Amino acid sequence: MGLRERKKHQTRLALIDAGFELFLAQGYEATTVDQIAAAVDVSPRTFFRYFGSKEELALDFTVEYEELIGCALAARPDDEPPITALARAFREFIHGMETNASEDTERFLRHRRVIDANPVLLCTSFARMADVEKKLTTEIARRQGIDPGTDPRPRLLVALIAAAVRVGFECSVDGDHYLDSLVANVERTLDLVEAALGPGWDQLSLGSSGQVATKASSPG
Amino acid sequence: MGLRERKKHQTRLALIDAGFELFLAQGYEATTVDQIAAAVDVSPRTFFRYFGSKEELALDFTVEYEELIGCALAARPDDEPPITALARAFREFIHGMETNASEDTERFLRHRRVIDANPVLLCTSFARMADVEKKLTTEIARRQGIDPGTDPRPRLLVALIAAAVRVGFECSVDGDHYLDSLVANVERTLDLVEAALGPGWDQLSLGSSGQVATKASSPG
DNA sequence: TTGTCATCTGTCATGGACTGACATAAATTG
DNA sequence: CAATTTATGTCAGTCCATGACAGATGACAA
Repeated sequence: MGLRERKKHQTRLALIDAGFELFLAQGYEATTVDQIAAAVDVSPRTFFRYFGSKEELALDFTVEYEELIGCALAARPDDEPPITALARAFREFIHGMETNASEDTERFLRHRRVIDANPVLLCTSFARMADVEKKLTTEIARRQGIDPGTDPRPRLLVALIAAAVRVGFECSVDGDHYLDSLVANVERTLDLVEAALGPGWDQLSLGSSGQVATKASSPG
Repeated sequence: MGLRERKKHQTRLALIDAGFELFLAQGYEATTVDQIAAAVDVSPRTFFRYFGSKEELALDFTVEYEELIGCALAARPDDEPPITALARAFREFIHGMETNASEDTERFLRHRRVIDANPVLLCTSFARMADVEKKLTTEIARRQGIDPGTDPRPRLLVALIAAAVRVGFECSVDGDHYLDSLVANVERTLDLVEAALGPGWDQLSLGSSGQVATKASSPG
């Protein structure tokens, strides 16, 4: 790796560090791109050559996390039931946060703190989750030999498990033991959804892809 | 209602109509606030006196919809099981779109088309859904006599049903029979989640709010 | 009708996010 | 070292959004 590339990488990290430091100190909105650029001693224009927007910097690490989840699912054995595979993939992802190098954990926590403090960032990270769900859906559908274009079941299953994880995140409040509480809460919501979904869903999955038996579907 | 108030209401609607017309014609991003203001013959500054942002105009109607869902749930009888109450509330909301005056339906469809075409708007409307979920959670928790602060089950249930509805929306593609396909798809995903969740969840709901029996929770 | 008051509106100035164009400085390569 | 590639800085400009102020307009009472 040449000097040029090293410098670029270095500048990129410096921008991220300066950005998060400022975000945590004075808030995301209150921090201007000019401030971040000044802290790293580059021109504001250069900032936008590294990150398409201020938001992109704030959400930079989510890209890694998104990939991790996909990999975690891909690593599950092919013959594992979809619910189990998904739930365990998410569990492993969450536990990965714990067992990582403490530097990564620090980064993760800073990241969460900044995002949680800002509705716009939070909303965008949700939107990204929708993309992740699409990828997971593809994988689940592949395992089941189902066409996700016509049969909504893989998509629905992924959405349900992801919703449980999200609730687990939401239940965790910032504090000294944030990571512990996060892990515990996600475990809990995943337990709940697995226990609740398990029997009924497995039954649905056995049927063909056609119309499902509607029960009590007439409202009012 | 005085002349002043009528004029205001009129200007507001004119801005909305002009805005959506331009959004549909040339896209949301490509449409500037100045253009919308010019189309209604008001100053750009005045635009921001009616809407806090361009986005607020684009998402204006969602406020109504959000309220409708809350009302639909509140209207369900108190002794109805939570899953049923939630599912039927959403069903009624969706069917309300069908039975509404055709003008409202037109507006709804335009609205959907603009939002679906823009990732940022789509993401923000999701984020708003999170707020709706909070309100629904409060209502469900009240019905069950549960404290939503310590017990994640009401929150989880709402998140699961809402996820099903969202998948129903996602499965529906724009076209001549968008509304029909939307209704059918949401019905379908709600059927699925009700059928899958029904037995298992009811069992969970019978237990006390304490730790749920974990099954197969050791990953790997 | 008239005069007062509240409110809506336009104009102006400003700041922050972001982009295109161009020139300069630096690294890479031969 | 020279030539090429690439990163960076500077500059100008657009768009979104907001505060301040003044003028226009509807509301209302005398």
